[in-house]
Amino acid sequence: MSTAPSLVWFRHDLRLADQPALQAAMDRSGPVIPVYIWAPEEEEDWAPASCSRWWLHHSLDALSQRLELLGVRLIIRRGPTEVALSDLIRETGADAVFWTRRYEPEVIERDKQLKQLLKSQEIEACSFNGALLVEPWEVATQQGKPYQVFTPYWKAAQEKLSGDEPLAAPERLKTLNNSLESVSLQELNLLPTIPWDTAFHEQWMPGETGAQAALNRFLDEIVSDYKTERDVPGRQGTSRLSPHLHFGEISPRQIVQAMRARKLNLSAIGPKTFLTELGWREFAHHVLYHFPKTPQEPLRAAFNEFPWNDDPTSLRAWQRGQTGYPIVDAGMRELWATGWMHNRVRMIVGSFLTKHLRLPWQAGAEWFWDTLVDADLANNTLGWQWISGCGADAAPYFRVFNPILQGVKFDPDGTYVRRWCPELADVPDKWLHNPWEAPASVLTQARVRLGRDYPEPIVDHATARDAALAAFALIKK
DNA sequence: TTTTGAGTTGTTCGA
DNA sequence: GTCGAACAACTCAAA
Repeated sequence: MSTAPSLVWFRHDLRLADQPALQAAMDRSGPVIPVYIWAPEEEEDWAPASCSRWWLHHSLDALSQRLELLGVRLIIRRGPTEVALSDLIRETGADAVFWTRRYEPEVIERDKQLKQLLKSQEIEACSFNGALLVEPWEVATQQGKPYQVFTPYWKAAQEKLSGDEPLAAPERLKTLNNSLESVSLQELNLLPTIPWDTAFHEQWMPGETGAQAALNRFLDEIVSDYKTERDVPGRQGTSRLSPHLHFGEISPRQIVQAMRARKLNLSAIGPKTFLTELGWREFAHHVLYHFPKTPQEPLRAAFNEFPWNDDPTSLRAWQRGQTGYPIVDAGMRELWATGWMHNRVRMIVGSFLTKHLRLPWQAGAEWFWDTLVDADLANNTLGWQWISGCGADAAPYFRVFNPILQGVKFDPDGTYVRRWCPELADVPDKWLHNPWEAPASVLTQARVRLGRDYPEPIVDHATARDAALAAFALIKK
C-alpha cells in the first residue's frame, strides 16, 4: 500500500460523515488532502447560478471550518479541473484521487475523461456513490430498460436498498504539513455584490451542521404528520432538506438511517410518504442518467409540436409575482426572497406557467435554476417535465391546477398569501384567492385598488384552461 | 408475442 | 354542501 498522499476531490458531497471518498483516502496510510475546484465553465448551461453560489459559498465555509477543527486545510483551486488536479499531484506527490459520483451528463463526460487521464499517469482514480440510495444503472425493467414510471421504479429500487450503516465522520485526519497554495473563498466571488441575500440568512444554515439540524427538526416535529402537513405552504410542514441534499451536506443514506435509529415505523403513513419523496429524487437521477437530453428536450417527442407561446411580458409577470393570482404570486415572491419555494406551490406556479400562460417549461426550468438554492438538474428537469405533461410519468394533460381552488384548499386562512403579498393583507379570507371577484366595497375597505396596488389577473382561468386543453388536443394522434 | 392492469399531488359537472 | 363520474386514450411494465 502506497504511503503517498491522496487527494479527496470534493464536489456535491460537502460533508465529512458518510463520505466514502474520504474514507478510501483514510484507508491508505498516507496523508489526506481535501480539495475543492471551482470550474463553472465545465458545466456549460448548468453551472451554479447566483442563489446556488450563495449556498455554495457558505457550505464551503462550513466544510472548511469543520476540517480546521481536525487541523486540516481545505485547498481551493480554480479550474480547469484537469490542470488543478495535475498541479496538486505534482506539488504533493499524491498518487491517488478519490471523489463522489455525480450524474449530470456534462459532468459524467468530464469525469470519465479525467479518470482516463489520471490512470494513464499511473494515478489511482476512484469514484464512489455518496449521493443516492440506488445508482441509476442498478435498477432496470425485466427487459433491461430504464424505468419511465415512478411506481414500478420505486418498487424495484426499494428491493436494492442496503441496510448498511453510513460511515462515521473522522475524528482525526492525517494531512500534509506544508503550505500548499489555496485560493481564498472570498476570491471566488460567489456572494452577491448587491445584498439580496438578507432574508436567506434567517431561513438557512448551509453546511453539515445545518443539515443535521434540519433533519432533527423534521424527524422530531413533522414527519409523523408529513402526509398532510407537507401540502400547507403557510406552515413548515416539509423537510426543507433539498439544498442540503443537493450539495451533499447530508446523504439520503444518513436520512434513512436516522429514521431507523429513532425506531420510526417506516411503513407508517408519514415516514412512508417522506421515503417516497426521497424515491422521487432517486427516480429523477435515474431518468436524467438514462435520458441525458431531457434538460433541453421533452421526453415525449410529441411535445416538440406543442404550440407554446412566446410572450416575454407574461413571462416577466410570472417571474416577478405579478400575475394577479395570489397563490401564484406569493410563491414566486417567496422564491425571489428566500431562494426556495414550497413544493405544493411549485406545482401551482409550474402548472400556471405551462398551462395558463402556455409558456415553454424550459423557461420555467431556467428561472428556477437561477433563483433556487436547491437548483438540481435531475430534480428540476423531472419536475418541470412532469407538471407540463411532457415527461416521465407525467400528470395527465387534463390536470390543470385551478389557482383559486388550490389557494382555498391549501392556504385556507391565507397565512401564506398574506406573508408574501402583504398588499392583500386586509382582504378577507373569502376573497383572498380571487380578489377580482370581490365586491368593490370589500376591496375599498381592504385598501386594495386592483390594477394599482395589486394586478388584475393576466389571464382568465376558464378561458386559459380551455385554450390549454385545445392545445393538448392538437398534439394527440 | 400478446394481454392485462395500472398510473403523485386535479377539476368540473351534475345529481 | 357533498359525492361520484368523466375527463381520453396511451404507454409502461409485468405476466
